[in-house]
Amino acid sequence: MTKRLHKVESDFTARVIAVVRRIPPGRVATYGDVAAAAGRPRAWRAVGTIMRTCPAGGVPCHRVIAAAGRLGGYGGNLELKRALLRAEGLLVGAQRVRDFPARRWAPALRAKSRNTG
DNA sequence: CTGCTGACTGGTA
DNA sequence: GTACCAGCCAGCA
Repeated sequence: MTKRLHKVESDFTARVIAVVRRIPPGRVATYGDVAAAAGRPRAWRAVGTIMRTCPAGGVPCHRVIAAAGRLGGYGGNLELKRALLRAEGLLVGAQRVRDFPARRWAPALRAKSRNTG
């Protein structure tokens, strides 16, 4: 357990991917939430970098959006991101997701909370 | 190893 | 709601 210090970066990346994979369809999470769930609430900046490279396949990186329900980016295929989110039942506006607070998936809140439904 | 960039966030004006 | 500044972390040249 002492060498963890050397694997944090690698672990963090894997952790982020694991969290993103846990995001259920029809739900979305912000970079901050994913980073916090990964163990680095201040690493949302890195989360974006990880999403961009997407080292692992089968990762719904399109479910990861910016704060305030903004889409953020999708490597130049932002249009695709909107389509994917809308395909999952999300209401995506011109600049941000509709009813974002309700669609927001909170991995850290799942301790004792209950979602809206 | 050093420096810049980026799929970002929060606070203040 | 919009605009500007400062902070944080990982990837690439």
